[in-house]
Amino acid sequence: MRVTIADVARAAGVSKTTVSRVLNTRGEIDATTAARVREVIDRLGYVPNSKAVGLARGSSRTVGMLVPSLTWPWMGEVLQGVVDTVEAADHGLLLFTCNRGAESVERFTSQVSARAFDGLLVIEPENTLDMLTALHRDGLPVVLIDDRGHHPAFPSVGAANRDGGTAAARHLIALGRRRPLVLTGPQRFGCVRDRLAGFRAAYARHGIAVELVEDADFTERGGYGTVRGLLAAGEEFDAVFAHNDLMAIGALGALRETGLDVPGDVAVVGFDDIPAARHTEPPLSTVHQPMRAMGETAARILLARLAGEDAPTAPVVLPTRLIERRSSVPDSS
Amino acid sequence: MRVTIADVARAAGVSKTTVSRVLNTRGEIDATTAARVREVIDRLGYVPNSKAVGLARGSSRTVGMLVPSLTWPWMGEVLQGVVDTVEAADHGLLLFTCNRGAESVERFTSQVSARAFDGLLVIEPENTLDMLTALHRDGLPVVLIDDRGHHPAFPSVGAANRDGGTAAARHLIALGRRRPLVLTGPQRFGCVRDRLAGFRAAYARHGIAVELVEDADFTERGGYGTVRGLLAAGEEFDAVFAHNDLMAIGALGALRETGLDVPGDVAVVGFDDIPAARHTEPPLSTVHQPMRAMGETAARILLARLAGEDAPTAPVVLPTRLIERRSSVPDSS
DNA sequence: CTGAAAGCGCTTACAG
DNA sequence: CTGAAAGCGCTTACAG
Repeated sequence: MRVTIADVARAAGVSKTTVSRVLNTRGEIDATTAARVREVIDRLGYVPNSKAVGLARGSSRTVGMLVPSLTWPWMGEVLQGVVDTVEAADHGLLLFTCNRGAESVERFTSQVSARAFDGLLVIEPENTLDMLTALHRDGLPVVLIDDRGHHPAFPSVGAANRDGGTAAARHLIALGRRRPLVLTGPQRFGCVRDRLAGFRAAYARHGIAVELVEDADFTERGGYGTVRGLLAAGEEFDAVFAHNDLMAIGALGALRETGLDVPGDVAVVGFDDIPAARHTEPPLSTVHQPMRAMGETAARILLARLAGEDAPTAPVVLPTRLIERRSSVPDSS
Repeated sequence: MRVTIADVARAAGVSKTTVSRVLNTRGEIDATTAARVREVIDRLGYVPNSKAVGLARGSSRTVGMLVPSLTWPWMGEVLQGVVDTVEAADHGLLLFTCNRGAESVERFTSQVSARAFDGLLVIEPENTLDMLTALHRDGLPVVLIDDRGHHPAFPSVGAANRDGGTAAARHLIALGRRRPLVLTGPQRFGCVRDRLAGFRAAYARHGIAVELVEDADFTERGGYGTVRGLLAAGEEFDAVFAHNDLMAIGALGALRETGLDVPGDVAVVGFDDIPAARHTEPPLSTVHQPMRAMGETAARILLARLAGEDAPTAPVVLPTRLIERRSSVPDSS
């Protein structure tokens, strides 16, 4: 049988109340009594039952995390940042995905009602913003990671998308590229609009209007197909700025097949800095998103909120930075 | 205020016992009573408090998952398989990593003592086998994923490593490669020994003794350095079989820098089939490990065990399969 | 400084 | 078929 607080109390010759007090360092306790109780706790290897504590206290020292998918290239980084932070604060992490329609959304919300966790970290699965807003309104602390531009009613942390677009543009301008192709993600995402705006503005400052902007879908196939199509149509450009690395990789493939040299004929810059970006040929220049730091920051905000502190009212924006590789700079690493 | 079972009982004009019975479809209940109670449950949006249920029942409908790292290339696949299966069975998943020394191991084991979850899925962090064995001995159901050859005292699911090695060898033999270099992982891993044994045996069947076997460390840098060193020393080989894709990618880099053609001069085959394998130049042939299926299978075994069924006594081994790409077959996809 | 008792929100013999 | 009561293992006023 598991050892309970009653066992400890009996063995130490005190009441459960007193054991609870030394456990939670609450109220004044005689130093010798406390020492004796602690000794018994160690000897018996007593650990309070988390469900009982949670039930009595009305909280669980557990945070939930909801993600659309676990197999996205940068998801592991975010998760690692979250788990490290949450574990360091001695909380548990309950992981949810709801990528199988209404049924799984329902399952998730019922976990919320079941009070399985005290707060939620979320990378927004599509079409769940209303649900999340409702949960937040009903009192669940929520922090959004990687806001894709919906400006929710709750705290969020994101990356400097506009700056990233600007950095990519400046880099290409410095390389003398005056006719860039932009491969965007879905325009309904705020991050996409921001990346494009930053890129455009930087070029505009040099008197260049960015004309070649193609909507794509964040997939490798999409990037490949779009670039293939443009080349076949005789379109000319000396650079590609893709709104994520997957599309950039697709572009790389299309350019290679067409016999164009990268970066000689066309320089390519992606966005994200996923692991595969280092392994393409040539390795891909890209705008690095600090995914792990975003996970850590979001977790810290949520934990602070659970501890009673105020959450930031404005979105927290973490800096992006350009990583130069051979797809734009021939003699880089 | 949250709605509790008492609220439902009151509104339905029955006892909490009866509400509990319809909730758990336990015992005989009058059909009209049951219908009335259900109607009230829906109307009030009642969901049982998971901590209270867990405390009363002594179980939590939650499984734990312990991993060494969340950023390994194939970790997302395993996790996705696990989460899908666990969620479908209406259980929660509590995620732990213990990659920060003794302190984090301790934190983890205390979660076990706190009865935070009913069973554990684990990809073994180094030097935790003793701890895991102890937990299992003390009654915690444990299923190991990707056993690296320790043959633990508890159920495990792995991949057909020996077959994978054999498949790689047969492929290279069919391509006429008679002097392969094997880049192994750490020999203390059973999977490494199995992959090597399968590879050797297949070559032996063709009268060829595999002589060039280099111990490496599963890192890209390790693969790169080893191949560089061998080439500089004038070593000759017409194929590389790397025990993971990261080392294969390193080998690809070393071969390219030396001016050797892949696969013309040297064919390269990796192991794992990580996402980046499709994006190297040339794309990497590799032995695919069914990571998602391994996660699903392990989760299914654990859930069955929690439901009272027997767990398999022998390790469950899932098939691997060779994926041919251009690093070994010039005109493949 | 310490303890008896009530309460957190459920489930489960036990009795009818 | 149904309910009163005890129990799961804690915490927390309240009283001393």
